Amino acid sequence: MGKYKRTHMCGQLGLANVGEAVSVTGWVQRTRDLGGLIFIQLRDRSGIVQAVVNKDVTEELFELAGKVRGEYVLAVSGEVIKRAESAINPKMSTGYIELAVKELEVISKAETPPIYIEDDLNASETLRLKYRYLDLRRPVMQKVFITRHKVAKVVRDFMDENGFLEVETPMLTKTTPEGARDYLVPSRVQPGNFFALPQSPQLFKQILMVSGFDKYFQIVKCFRDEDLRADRQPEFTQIDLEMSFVDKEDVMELNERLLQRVFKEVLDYDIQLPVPKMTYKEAMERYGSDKPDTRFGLELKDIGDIVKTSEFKVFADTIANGGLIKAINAEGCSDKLSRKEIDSLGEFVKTYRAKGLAWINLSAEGVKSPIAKFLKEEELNAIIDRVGGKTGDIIFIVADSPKVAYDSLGQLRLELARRLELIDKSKYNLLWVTEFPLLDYDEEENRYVAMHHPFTSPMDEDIQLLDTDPKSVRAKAYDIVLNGYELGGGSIRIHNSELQEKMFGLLGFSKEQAWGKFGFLLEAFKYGTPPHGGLAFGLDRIIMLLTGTDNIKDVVAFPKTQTASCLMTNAPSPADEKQLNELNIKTTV
RNA sequence: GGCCCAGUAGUUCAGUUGGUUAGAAUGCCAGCCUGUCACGCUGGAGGUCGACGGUUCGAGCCCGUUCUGGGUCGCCA
Repeated sequence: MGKYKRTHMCGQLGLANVGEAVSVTGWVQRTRDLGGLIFIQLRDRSGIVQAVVNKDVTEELFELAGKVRGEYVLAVSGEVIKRAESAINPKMSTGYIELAVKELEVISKAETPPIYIEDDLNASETLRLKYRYLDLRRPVMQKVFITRHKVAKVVRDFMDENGFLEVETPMLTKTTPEGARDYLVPSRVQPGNFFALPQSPQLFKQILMVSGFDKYFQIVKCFRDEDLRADRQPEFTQIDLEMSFVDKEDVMELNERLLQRVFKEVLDYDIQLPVPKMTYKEAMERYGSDKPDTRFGLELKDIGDIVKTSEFKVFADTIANGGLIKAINAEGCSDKLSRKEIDSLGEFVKTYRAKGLAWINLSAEGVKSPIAKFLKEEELNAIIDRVGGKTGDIIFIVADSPKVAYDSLGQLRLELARRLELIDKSKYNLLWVTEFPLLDYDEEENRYVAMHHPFTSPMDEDIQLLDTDPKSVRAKAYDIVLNGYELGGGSIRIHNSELQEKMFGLLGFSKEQAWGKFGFLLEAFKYGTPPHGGLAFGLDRIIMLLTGTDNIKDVVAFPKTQTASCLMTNAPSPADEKQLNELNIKTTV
């Protein structure tokens, strides 16, 4: 740095400093040259302060100040002076004072930046990502990463106070079957062999329980080579934890206290404990989602029993084929949604594979519905009665396979809430979703797959059903949901080898296959395994919720685009011939 | 892999039915200006209309392909 040692941060200066000689450093936000008087707004992480250069000080200083441009890095020394009454700017936190410059050093010049360093910029995301270092200078972005730092600190403090140890697990690990695609890393010293970057530290943390660490946590990067979304990055951060000698209530109790602490210290928001619990079954039936947003109503109602013998074939056939008929009553929407908008909602549910969206408009002029003519009057009345319909409401109905009916109406529920602005944005509704199914049937592979992962324990009262009715077995698994976002999930794991083998059997693995895939874990389990369970939070999603963005790129310092590339570094890029030869790799593109 | 949207000065955008020299705002450069804080005034520079191909007397505009970015479904145990 230059000859002037910094004494204060820009944003800290105020009336208390009036009369002091200070030195500040930072980037030039803006200059205003009035001819005989030059104002320079200087910005650092703490805020912006106005420096003023008067022609009367020295000619050299004034000439130098006139050459200063935006984003130059300066060191400025002078006296803090109180602004005249008429010159006060109440919009700036430092607007009651200014710095009368005595000395000025241009530490570094800057080219004209391609994006403005301002909070309300509307530059394209492409440019922001290419010039991420400039984008990150914006105060809103700096605030996000201050929040992110705070959350990580609160988590570490809390975990430490509760007896947890942070242990690092490897980034170069073994590729795991089932689950997402792995990012692979070639081994040079073992030609033809590959490491995988971890999708999660799952198996290592379970082994740490075998090792007697008792309570483990880690704030850790995880990698999944799947297609991106607005809320999904190929590398992301988990708050990962595991505990020994606990049942699911212990894990849930600890984690809701953790979240309570984070919300208190970061947002000064009070979360009431205990967090409400809802079974998976109830969540699906009432909200069509395993991560329901409970800040508003619009709940789903089942009308299958009313229309299962209906002459309307669409409904009767759906029930006969094991499907569901679900309805939402959009209260008071009759005069809020035009016919065109209703049709667009029909297109909307098709995104989720629904074949169609039936509706009954209970308008003031009478019942309008394309399906009314197929229904008997008592069927129509029973439907209206079931959903509590009254004049002015519109009832939306989907008849489809259970998955499609839940999915499409669950999403329609969210879409209606957005369009009708039913969501109270000041609320943070936490919810535990529990009793997830242990298994999910994969139609393509014609076998059961683990809904959570193969080491998730079934509920004690359902173990007997493993032989007779695997599909209805519930797991000791739990997700924590906030405003419709899955913040984290976990489970109690299997620590009994007979049960574990039965589980592998259900998943269609032979003993040999299971040992081939997970041998190191099964081997470890032979040497004394405590009952254990844990949970992992998506840190990025927590930060999104805390900072009020729905774009994960806003909470990651150097994020990837939809094609998983970094616009700043241009990664990924081709490797040169020498590197590939050393790794014994040939590419075919 | 499917569907949808966008790409024009440094930046954000406009650009009519396909028609002469592609505009605005802002930023940038220069000059003037001692209380600005979105400073003001005057002047100036700044364009491979994402790329390639086609239709046409003529394409920013129409057609095809492709690239890049965004959203989403599948996918993400």
